[in-house]
Amino acid sequence: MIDENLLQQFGAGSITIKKGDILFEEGDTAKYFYQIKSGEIKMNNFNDEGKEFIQSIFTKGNCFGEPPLFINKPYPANAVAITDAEVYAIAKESFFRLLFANPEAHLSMTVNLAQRLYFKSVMASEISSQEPEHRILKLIDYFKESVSKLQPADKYKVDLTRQQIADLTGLRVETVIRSIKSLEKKGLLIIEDRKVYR
Amino acid sequence: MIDENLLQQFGAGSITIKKGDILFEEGDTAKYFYQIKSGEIKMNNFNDEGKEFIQSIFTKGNCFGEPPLFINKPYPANAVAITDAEVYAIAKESFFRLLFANPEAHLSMTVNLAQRLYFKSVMASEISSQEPEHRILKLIDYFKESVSKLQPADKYKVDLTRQQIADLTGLRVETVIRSIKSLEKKGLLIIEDRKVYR
DNA sequence: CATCCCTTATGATTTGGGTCATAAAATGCT
DNA sequence: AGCATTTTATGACCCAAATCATAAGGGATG
Repeated sequence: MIDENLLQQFGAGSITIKKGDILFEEGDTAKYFYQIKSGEIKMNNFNDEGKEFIQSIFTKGNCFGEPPLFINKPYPANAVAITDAEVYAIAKESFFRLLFANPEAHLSMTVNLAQRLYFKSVMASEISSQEPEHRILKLIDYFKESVSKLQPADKYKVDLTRQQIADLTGLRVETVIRSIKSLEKKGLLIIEDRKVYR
Repeated sequence: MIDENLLQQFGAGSITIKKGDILFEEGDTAKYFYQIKSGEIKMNNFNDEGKEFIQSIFTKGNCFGEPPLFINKPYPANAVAITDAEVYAIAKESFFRLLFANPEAHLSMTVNLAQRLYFKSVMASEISSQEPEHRILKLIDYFKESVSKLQPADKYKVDLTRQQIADLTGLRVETVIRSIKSLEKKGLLIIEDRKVYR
């Protein structure tokens, strides 16, 4: 989201993490601004029974974990590498200096937060009050449109496992598998060689 | 969130709405920045079966409905007055001029978005994967801490109806009533004269 | 103050998604 | 190639929350 040169100019370092590594944990104090250079990071929580909930999945170019920087609260979730990844990290103070010196960068941060709040709003109403099939479709459509920047007419290959869809929607794997089957029967998506297309 | 004088200086008008009035609807194009002068506004959705989901409740001093201004998307929810209310409204363009001319105002907007994103994150994981009692307690604690700015030791009177709690957590009134009863038995909150305290 | 509607309340019944068990196919690792 | 792990898959059963019904208390309004 923020120009790489600008990040480096303000002293950003680069961190290399392996698949499965934890960048920060729920409850930690936020000290750095992070932006992905390569790879994928997810933010998640585990409830009392150990069930995972994925807040979001971030890919190349995305920044994540900023809200706590602005409001002085601990992280509400963990950040875990889904694949090997490289991440820019810049100290909180430098980050704020960067924002004040670059109004456009600040605006793009604001736009980014607005974007994510928008997504959370849409998913919140889905998760709370819709049937599984509806939730799953909405999630897939969000990924198709906002993550992959595709048009409704394009054919989109869902790059999420059934388990990940379950963890993103708060459902169980079995329910996701059955719902996806049912959605295929209704012609709302296609399963080819176990892969889901929409 | 934004100084009233500043808003007026950039040409903000004032809108008077009555309890139950709709300020904007899901799908509408965002043209104004809104901030509450007095009264309460809720943002909500209705699912296919007509069940309400309350995204948030906003009170004096809060602004709301900005994300769509930044990302050029239609409103993801409706804005409805819970009580009679007065609201500042400032045209999108004037609002952006205000932000660029006042970096501190821009920062406070960013902080506000961060705050709301934080809340949505916490509630998302709650709603998706916890039992009713847990969800309700988390919501009450959020209102106590973030809306009323009280300390854990203070006695907080929950100013939400059982129905509102249901619509904020995605549960049914009956379930909320029964859960609150059960929470009282466990000593986690107090019911006095039908009012809930925590 | 009579009426209406909202809120709180409680019991009975239903049901959809969770849970458990089991397994085959695919993928990753050494 | 061989083994472990993950992913997809399906059937049987269960249970908590939704649904349905019904009602009493409280607040607002003309």
